Amino acid sequence: MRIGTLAKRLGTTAHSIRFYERHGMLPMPARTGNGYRQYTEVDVERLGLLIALRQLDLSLEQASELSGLCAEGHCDEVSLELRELLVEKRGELARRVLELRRLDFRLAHLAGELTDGKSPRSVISLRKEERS
Amino acid sequence: MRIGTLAKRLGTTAHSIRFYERHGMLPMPARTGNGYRQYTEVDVERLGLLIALRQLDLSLEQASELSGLCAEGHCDEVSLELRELLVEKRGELARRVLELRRLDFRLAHLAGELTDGKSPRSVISLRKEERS
DNA sequence: GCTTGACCTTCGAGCCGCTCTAAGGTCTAC
DNA sequence: GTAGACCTTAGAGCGGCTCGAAGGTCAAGC
Repeated sequence: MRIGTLAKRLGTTAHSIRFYERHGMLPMPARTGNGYRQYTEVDVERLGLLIALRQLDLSLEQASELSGLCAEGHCDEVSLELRELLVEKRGELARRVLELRRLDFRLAHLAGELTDGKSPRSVISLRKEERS
Repeated sequence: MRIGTLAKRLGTTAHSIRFYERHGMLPMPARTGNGYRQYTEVDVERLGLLIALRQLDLSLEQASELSGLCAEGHCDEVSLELRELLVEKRGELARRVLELRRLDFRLAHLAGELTDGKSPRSVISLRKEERS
């Protein structure tokens, strides 16, 4: 199948697929006589896994590495590594949620203070960096 | 004062200040004879507000617009507009938290399924886009 | 045989908000 | 006269696409 079909089947775009290929995250596919990229079901599987992993919020690098490994028959290792990544990721998500909630708290407070025509600068203070 | 001092006072970097200037988000400051940028307390106020607004997760464009307005004496309008922006922003934060929680739920579920050596692709499904 | 329209190609810029490097100039203190 | 801290500009790089320009290829319909 050609790139547009592959894109449609996996809910992505031809642009993105070429982007992945250019950055070495997908193998270079065969070409037909006129230079069009030609894909097989194997490619569908590999790109499908890559996209699914991306949707889990893994980085493109992680996703492409794991999907590559799996395509080369090391799916078992991938499962193991993915389990670890998921644990890490959940920790990260928890931290992000906490941050967003703190910001929300601050915004709510601020909206109250702003009501009576004070200058913004007097109301909004600069945070000194609060690192993890 | 010079750019390094300004940066330190506001907890940012000279690089970032030049970046803001290049992109028209800060006025071009006076220069000393040797070409060094020269800043005043007015600049401290303006950049301080810009940074504070950024820390509220406003876009750089919004932050620079509001800090510019305020520096030109329209702080009252800024307060009004900011209040509206904060409401919007809180809605956005709520949506983001919800998304993160949904993802977390998915990861937790997935980690369970992955335990017994199944192929990742059989466990992880592709989400069809779930738009706002 | 000509046109239309859908597909494909490559190359390269643009998005956001910085962050950093390279390659140099300038100033102060010793 | 030199070390070290500061400053200057121009430009690349990050992640992860997204889009546009400018053109080639193909099948269907007239």
